Formats: sequence, C-alpha cells, structure tokens
Amino acid sequence: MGLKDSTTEEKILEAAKEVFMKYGLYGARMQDIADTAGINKALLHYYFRSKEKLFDAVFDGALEKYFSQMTVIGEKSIPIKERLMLYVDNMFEFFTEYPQMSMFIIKEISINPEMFHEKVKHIKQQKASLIPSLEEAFEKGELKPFDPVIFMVNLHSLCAYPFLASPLYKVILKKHGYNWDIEAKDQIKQSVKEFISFKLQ
Amino acid sequence: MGLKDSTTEEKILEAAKEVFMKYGLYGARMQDIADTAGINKALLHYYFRSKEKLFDAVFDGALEKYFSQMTVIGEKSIPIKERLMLYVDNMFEFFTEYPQMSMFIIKEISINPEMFHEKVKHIKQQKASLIPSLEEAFEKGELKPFDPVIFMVNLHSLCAYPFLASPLYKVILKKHGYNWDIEAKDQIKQSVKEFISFKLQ
DNA sequence: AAACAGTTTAACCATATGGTTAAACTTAAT
DNA sequence: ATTAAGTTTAACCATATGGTTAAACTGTTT
Repeated sequence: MGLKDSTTEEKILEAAKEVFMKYGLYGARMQDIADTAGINKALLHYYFRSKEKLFDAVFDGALEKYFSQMTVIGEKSIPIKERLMLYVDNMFEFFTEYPQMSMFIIKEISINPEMFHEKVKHIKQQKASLIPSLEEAFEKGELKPFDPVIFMVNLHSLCAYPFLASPLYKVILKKHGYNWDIEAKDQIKQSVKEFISFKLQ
Repeated sequence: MGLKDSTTEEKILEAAKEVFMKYGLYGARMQDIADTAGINKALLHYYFRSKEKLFDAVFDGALEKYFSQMTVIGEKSIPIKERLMLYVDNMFEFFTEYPQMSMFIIKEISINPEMFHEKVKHIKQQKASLIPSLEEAFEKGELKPFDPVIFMVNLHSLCAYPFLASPLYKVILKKHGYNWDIEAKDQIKQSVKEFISFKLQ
C-alpha cells in the first residue's frame, strides 16, 4: 500500500475533509467526495477500504490538529498574562484558518460519543495545559485565585463561539453595520483580551 | 387538512425534531423518523408532503423558539446590570432545556445560508434587544461605555459555547474531576456572571 | 519486449432511500 | 345502514447509495 504522498490520496483526503466537514459522516456521499476530488468513486475504496475508514482518517487528522493547537501554551519564561494573550492570538489564528473544525469535531462526538471515548485514549494523555501555570501564578501571588478549569472554559467560549456561530453572525452583525470578515472578527479578538484583562487585574 | 393538534402530527413533529437535530437535513432518514414516531413512512408524506417540507416545519419552529428566547430582555425598570444577570439565567435555562438547538440552527445555516437569508426576512424584524438599553446606560453614566454589539457577542459566547461543546466537555472535564451535569454547568454560569460583573464595574 | 506491481476505470450488485398509489380502516353525519 | 371524508397501511417504484469486480492502463524492472 502506497503510504507515500500520492497525489491521488491527497486529493481524496482533501475532498473528504471538505465533504465530511460539511455534511458529517451520515450526510456525506461517497460520490460527492469522488466528484470533489475529480476521480472515480472506486478509487476511494482502493485507497480507503470503506466510508468509515475514510471518515476515520479525516476525523483523526482533525482531532490531532485540534488538540495540538489547544496545547500550544508558549514559553514558561513569559509572564502568564502575556501567555494568555498569545493564546488568544493563536486561537483566533487557528479558527480563522479552520473555521469549521470545532463544529465538525463537536457534532460528530455528539452523534457518536462512544467512538470519541475510544479515540481519546489514543491521544497523548493530558498534553501541555495552561492550568498548572495559572495555579503557579496564584501561589506566587501574581494573580487573584479563581478556578482555572472554569476560566479556561470561559476563555475557549470567548474565542471559539464567534467562529462556530459565524454563519449566523455574518447575517446578524450585518444588520448592525458590522462586517464579519473585515472588522468584526478583530474587534471581537480585542474585546476578548480586554475581557480577560479585567479578570486578571 | 387537519390543522388541529392531531396526535399523529405531533408525534411526527417530535420524532422529526429528534432526528433532524441529530443528523441534519441531509443525514436524516425518513424511515428513521417514521420508526421514532412509531408510524408508517407513508404517513409522513400524508401530513407533510416531502422531507424538505417536514424539515422546514422543524427548522422554522426551532428558529422561532431560538429568536424568541434571545429577545427576552426583562423590564426596563430593572437596573441594566440586574437585567444582564437575568439574561444569563434565562440563557442557561434555555440551553439546558434545548441543548442541541444552537448547534442545529448554526449547522443548517452553514450548509444552506441562502435558505436562512430567506427565512430571516419573515422573522419579526429587529426584535427587542438589550443593545439600546446598554447605550442608554452609557449616556446616563451608569456604565463605562464599550461596544454593545461586541459585548453581546462575548456574552452569547460565554453562555452558548459550554452547551454547544458539552459533548466534548462531558469527556474532558471529567478528566479534571468535574461532572458536567452536576456542578460544572452551575459553576460556569456563576463564572459568566463574575466575568461580566468585572466588565460592568 | 516481457513480466510485474501499482493504479485507474467502467460496469455491476444489493440494498437503502424518498416518494407514490390504491386499498383498507375509522369516524362522524345523514 | 349508507355515505363521505379523513386517516393509516402494505406494496410498489425509480433512483441513489456504498461497495465489488474484472479488465485496462501506467511505469518500472529484467
């Protein structure tokens, strides 16, 4: 089996990403993927034995990329507040590049949680997290203590939701005279930083 | 055509809600809906002419319920800060009752934005919003001024995302010793209130 | 050039899918 | 009891769907 970067295999994976991310495992059609890749439908089965296997390749790739991103936490030498700001920058950059990724992952997990339970075991256990750094900062008195896990939930909410809901916001914000792609996204990033600055004062 | 509350029609709508919310328009199967409702597949077409019509009934209902909820903004006599806290309570209550609704609406809009553009015209234009009340509070000097639209985006992020991502959080928070259904949800609500309190000081 | 392995295609196959139809059933009005 | 209208069902239909197969094509090795 050609594990090398066959152009065909790449084309298939690219097309599969596009179609699976839009319609999900159930909603996606193999013919649609083949058409998008510009190849014969039988080739899909030649490179990936079945729809499920092809989906797994796409989903595993997404999961890996997503959790890698979420564990980019910067140098420990940098002050925690600055690291949090960089974290916000990273998240906005990531979600700008992959706006559908959160939706895809969350939706597929909600349809088939068992599968995720299986996969989460294979993901490198408990990767780097900002939580220990926050706790350290509490001890050193650099930050007023609060629950770091709940804080990270809030932080992710502020960063991820605008992208998740961007199909909605593109319509709604326009009514208020904002353009999502041009200014709104950056204004929101700025406001997230202000929001957490208040909390960190 | 029986527009009265026929038990069969209700059963169909209930089942359709369940299946469409889980799999979306493309992914849902009419047979699945019929089985869930415990009726014959042909009955679906008797009450709703086609899959699309049935979907529309479900989606329109969801859209109506969603936008109604988002425009419950409380009495103008109540101070703005209290009204915002009540707004948070309302959102958490709403998302607890309909945890899949945000995902459903956003996902379907992202697949078919044109349809949403059509429907949004029929929704009562520009329903009640907290934004004018915020602006009024700025003028009266009750609040330090900030962009009220962007603030509402942040507020919705903080409230909606935890529910959207709950399939993920149910797994991830468990690793940190939190149980989503028992305490985490309430702790997050509390933290959202603190978060916006900082901003409003 | 012959042999060979890897790749691609067209033609299939069985089943699933959205939808239709005509007949059977139910219920209330005459 | 008969009629009529609304409701429900089983049996179909055409097409879409995931998947298979055997043959054809391509490039490399001998």
